[in-house]
Amino acid sequence: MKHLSLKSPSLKEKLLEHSIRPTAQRLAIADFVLQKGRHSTAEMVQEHLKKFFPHISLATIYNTLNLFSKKGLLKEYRFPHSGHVFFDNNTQPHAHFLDENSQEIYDVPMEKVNISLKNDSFEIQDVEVLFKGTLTNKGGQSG
Amino acid sequence: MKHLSLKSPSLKEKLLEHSIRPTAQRLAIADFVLQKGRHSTAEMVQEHLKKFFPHISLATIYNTLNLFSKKGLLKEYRFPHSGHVFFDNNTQPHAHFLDENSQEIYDVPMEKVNISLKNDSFEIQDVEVLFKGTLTNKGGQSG
DNA sequence: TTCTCTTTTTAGAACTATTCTAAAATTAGA
DNA sequence: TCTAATTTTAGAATAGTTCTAAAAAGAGAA
Ligand SMILES: [Mn+2]
Ligand SMILES: [Mn+2]
Ligand SMILES: [Zn+2]
Ligand SMILES: [Zn+2]
Repeated sequence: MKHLSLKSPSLKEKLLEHSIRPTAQRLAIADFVLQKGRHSTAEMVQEHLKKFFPHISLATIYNTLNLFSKKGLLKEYRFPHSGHVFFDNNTQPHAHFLDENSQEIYDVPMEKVNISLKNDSFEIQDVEVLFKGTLTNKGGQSG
Repeated sequence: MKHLSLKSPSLKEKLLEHSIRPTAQRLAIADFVLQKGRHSTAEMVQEHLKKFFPHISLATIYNTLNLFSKKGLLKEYRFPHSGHVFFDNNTQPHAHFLDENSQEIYDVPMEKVNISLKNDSFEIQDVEVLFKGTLTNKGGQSG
């Protein structure tokens, strides 16, 4: 059984693999957005980080989230219920479900979604699918 | 063959049917967003209206677009490529196609889209589908 | 018509989310 | 160490939208 402190080095290595200097701020943001959060906004990052970096600048948070997106560690989404940009650590193609009660976003793997388009005038490169509704009693998240 | 000036009365009647007082500003906005434009932003409305109402307030434009949405004449959308809210005069369920060259939004009727979800934990009330890509040479719009 | 009350419009302030700026701090590495 | 490049920061700036409160317009009663 491996020691838990291995987690931290591997995060640093992940940043280095993507040519991102692993500064203290970036590691703290990465720990949250890549490992804890799934669909994080800058505000959520700031809220979570305030116990570790009470003076971190919002500019740093945005710089870092945008850098991670450019490097392929995150993917940006805008959802219809909020003006915030969401940064998704799932960079694979997948759909989303928005629970209209909690406003929570859940991942829906593409294997569970069947979508096709009868079409002759568009060349499709990407599809974004958002299901909206409510969680049933089971209420599980998948992804 | 009916006289063309019938178009204007019918717009006024449409507003009245939805309990919206047909003021001059609202009629001008309605003429654009309900008849000319398909996916209009406040900015597009302002740009189009400036020859008729060079001093119309942005507050009036937003008030009116939001009122029309509340009354069911328009439906609000946010798309991933822009921070603007788009007001769609097609209030029926349908999908969208975003041309990544022109940033233009096209309607895709649901009859052309086949979508289903293998799922046991969500109760789906609505689905938003956005196809992204480029127009082929034919490049027709449908809706 | 005029009076009165309500609704609508307006200019500009305020607000929210994000980006920019330029100076200070940190870092890498010669 | 020294130096140059990178990163972080606070605060200003920007973009899109909503709010405020006063002026204008409209509807209906008298
Ligand atoms: Mn917020
Ligand atoms: Mn704009
Ligand atoms: Zn996701
Ligand atoms: Zn549409």
